[in-house]
Amino acid sequence: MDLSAKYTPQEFEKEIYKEWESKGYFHGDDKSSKPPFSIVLPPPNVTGALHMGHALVLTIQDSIVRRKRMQGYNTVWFPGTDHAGIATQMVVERELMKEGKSRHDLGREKFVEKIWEVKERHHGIIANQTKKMGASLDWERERFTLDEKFSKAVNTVFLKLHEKGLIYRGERLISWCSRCSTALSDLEVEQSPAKGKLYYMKYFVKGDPSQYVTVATTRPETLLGDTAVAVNPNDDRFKHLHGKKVIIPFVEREVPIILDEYVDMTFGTGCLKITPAHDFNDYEIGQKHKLEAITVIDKNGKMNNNAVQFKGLGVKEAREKVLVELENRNALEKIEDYAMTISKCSRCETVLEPLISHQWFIKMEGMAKRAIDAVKEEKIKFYPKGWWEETYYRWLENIRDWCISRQLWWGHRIPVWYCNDCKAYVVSEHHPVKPCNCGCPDYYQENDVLDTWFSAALWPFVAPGWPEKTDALKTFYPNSLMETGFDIIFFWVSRMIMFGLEFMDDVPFREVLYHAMIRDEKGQKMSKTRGNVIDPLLVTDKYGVDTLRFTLASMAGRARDIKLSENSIEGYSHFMNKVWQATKFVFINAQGYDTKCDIKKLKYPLNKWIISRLNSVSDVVNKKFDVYELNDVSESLYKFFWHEFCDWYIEFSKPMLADEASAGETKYVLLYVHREFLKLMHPIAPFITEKLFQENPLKDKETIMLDTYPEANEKLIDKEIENDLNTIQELVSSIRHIKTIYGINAKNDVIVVSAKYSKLINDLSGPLLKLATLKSLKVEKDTKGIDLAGCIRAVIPDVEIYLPAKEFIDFEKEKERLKKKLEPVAVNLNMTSAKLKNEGFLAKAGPEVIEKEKGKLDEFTKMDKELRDAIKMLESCIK
RNA sequence: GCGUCUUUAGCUCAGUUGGUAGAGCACUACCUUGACGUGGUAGGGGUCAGAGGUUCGAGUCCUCUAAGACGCACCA
Repeated sequence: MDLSAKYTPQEFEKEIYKEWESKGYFHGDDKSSKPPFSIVLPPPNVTGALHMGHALVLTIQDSIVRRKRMQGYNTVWFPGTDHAGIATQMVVERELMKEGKSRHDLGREKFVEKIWEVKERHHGIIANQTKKMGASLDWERERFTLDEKFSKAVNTVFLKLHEKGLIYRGERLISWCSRCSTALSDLEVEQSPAKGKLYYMKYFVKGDPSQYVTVATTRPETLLGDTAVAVNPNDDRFKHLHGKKVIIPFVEREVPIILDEYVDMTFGTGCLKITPAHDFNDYEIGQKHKLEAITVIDKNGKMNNNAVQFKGLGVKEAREKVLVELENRNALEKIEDYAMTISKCSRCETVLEPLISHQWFIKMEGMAKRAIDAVKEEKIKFYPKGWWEETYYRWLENIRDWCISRQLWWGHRIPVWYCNDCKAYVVSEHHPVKPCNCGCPDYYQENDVLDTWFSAALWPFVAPGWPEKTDALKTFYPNSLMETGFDIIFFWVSRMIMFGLEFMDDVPFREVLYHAMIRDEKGQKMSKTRGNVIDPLLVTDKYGVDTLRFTLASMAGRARDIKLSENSIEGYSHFMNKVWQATKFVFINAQGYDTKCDIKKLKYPLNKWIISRLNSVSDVVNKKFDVYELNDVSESLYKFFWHEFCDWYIEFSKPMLADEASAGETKYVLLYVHREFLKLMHPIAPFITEKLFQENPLKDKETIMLDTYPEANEKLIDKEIENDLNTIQELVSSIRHIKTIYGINAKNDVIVVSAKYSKLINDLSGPLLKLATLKSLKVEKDTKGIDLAGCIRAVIPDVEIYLPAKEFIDFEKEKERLKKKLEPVAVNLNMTSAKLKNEGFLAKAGPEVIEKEKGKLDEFTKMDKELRDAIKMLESCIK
């Protein structure tokens, strides 16, 4: 045995992981007959560094995976990284920008090459950080979304969806980020409140310059693209204008006044300018009324040819110029402040511009319906129970077609080829061999790449090998569990479900577990700009990986947020140290343990008690693990180890170790409980448990991670002895309490009166003397022969306690103390007896409840009487 | 605007099918106890956001109000 004085995790964590990995403990078997357990790691972005969110994911998933492995499942945890289209491209573009270059200076090929370099560089970092956290991932199966096989799968999916008619190319109004110069899906758009202005502009009626309509807009520059003015058909104010036309200034275009009930008569002026090319609602109205869509803003956010004299200006400058010109023409009525929301790119926060462009879409309705049914039919269960289902249904029920094309260079290039001549397209993985129908043999590939989430949605079946029919796929699909943040329920979870059902004809996973978001101690999102980031690597260097894991597990409750502070982490490091210190005690004292000891045939009640508690705790831990409530798992482990094993059992064991008769059995039990506890805690704190397990003479496997996870043995749970020991603990606490109040530090005498517990108390007199720091402990059947007036008293259920203390008893003080003790007892007594006299209660409460109340009544009555007697006696002494 | 959630000790949070409240941290007092001061022992601290209702009985179920968080939609 060679354990350092303190818990020093830095000394052994790295080595232990190396050992596990080199021995292949993380590897699952494709053809095992054991029940499978599989899960994919939500792939981190290749360029990302490990943050607390990752640490939480790794902790939760590794804990679940390790327990399953110990339970004998054929376990695989699939690792991988995601190419993360926009995010990664942005990182590299920023690097280039420092050199004053853009991606266009390099050209597509060179640029993509450069990203690969960056990817290789970062990949090692994130993989090492993941290993540092102890994650028992099956590294042999690691994948990257852009690797060859994955790309093959992506193309296959695209081809199949196209064959089924679910993929189409269309010219639509989409959200465009001019910074990233790409289209975005609805999900990548973030709304944020902004202060804007509402401009009231006059459009003059054609043929009658004395008449005009006033339209209100937040974006005057778009008037250049107006192709109608709409009013509500029921609006009397404008009835005289029905069928007339108005003239758009500058472009001098005549546009009709159209009627549409969409227009809110009560808002603004009741007149709505329609710009189909630059507003989603206007686009729809335009479609309905077959209006022309005139684009006036280009992909760089500049005014285009259709913007006459404003051509080439940025949107902002154009707006100012337009306003000046309007004023000159007396066409600007007024300007008001206005609170509005604007759409921003979720990646770079650039204000988005709705633009009409050619994009690729997937029809979602059919797939969404299947995805809804799968959850409704409980083919997938969501944890924790609650509001996730509703959110999921709502989104899928209102789903829109998914824009999957991105005008980026980093990603899966869409497997579509256009004829050089006639521009007809062919869907094909490689350059088509057959010439086009027009006779031209030459094609060029689509420039656009696919949305990152398109490939991400394939993880559950591509990770085990699809589209090949591998053994792994057979064994590990559907995955057992998907564990992820609720923020990507739409981006990822629902899409995996839709694609899984579409391509595997089965759900991708049986269960979904959502975890919370990590925030700082004030509840704010951690971000570099706020400077409130707690770096998991610094934390683990300082406190150890197990400490961080245990902290995160304790906080992984049902709440949506986890407020993390270094303070709380430090608290849990004390627990790890406690485990370390207690282990030292066990090992130092366990020399010469009884090697033939049988846990089922123990002699000593205290040993039976701790074994019973161990099994009770195993039961709770397993039940909580089954429903993924890791906070309860870690809380149970913490309480058991510290406040039962250390505070009571180890203290009890000291006199038992000193007694030759009980020493052998006690030493064995110490080692046994220690070993079983380590196994129970191993999934959450893998390193410290392995380190200490290796030193335990009772270790029965070469590694704790392949030992069996403890299950509760009902036969070893003894509720009676657990209750008895509760009383013993109360007895000790009561004596200590009195001694504290009276400042009695020395050993003293105590007499207890108890019919029920006299034998047990006699049996345990050794440990009791030690724990309560007593000189002697007498057990009597009644109070005859006790000088009651000279004693300080305490009462607990079924036990009366007397401390002879004639020389320093303070009757006044003692009376006050007992009165204070009496208060809650009397309140409880009144309440319970009132309850039991209440006819309504007797008639309607269940029989067990009534029995329980009767038991309480007895207990409170006795205690009440004892205390009142004692007080009376003190009063007589005072006189 | 629609929907979901939260509100319990100074702080962070538990509280199972309704039986008048728990933990950790923090706080106070005492303890150099041969595993551990990253410790031990004993304490103090809550009209469970507010109002009303159902019930014999409500932190727990229902309604409303207030504050906060999130999602969706609208935004001329």
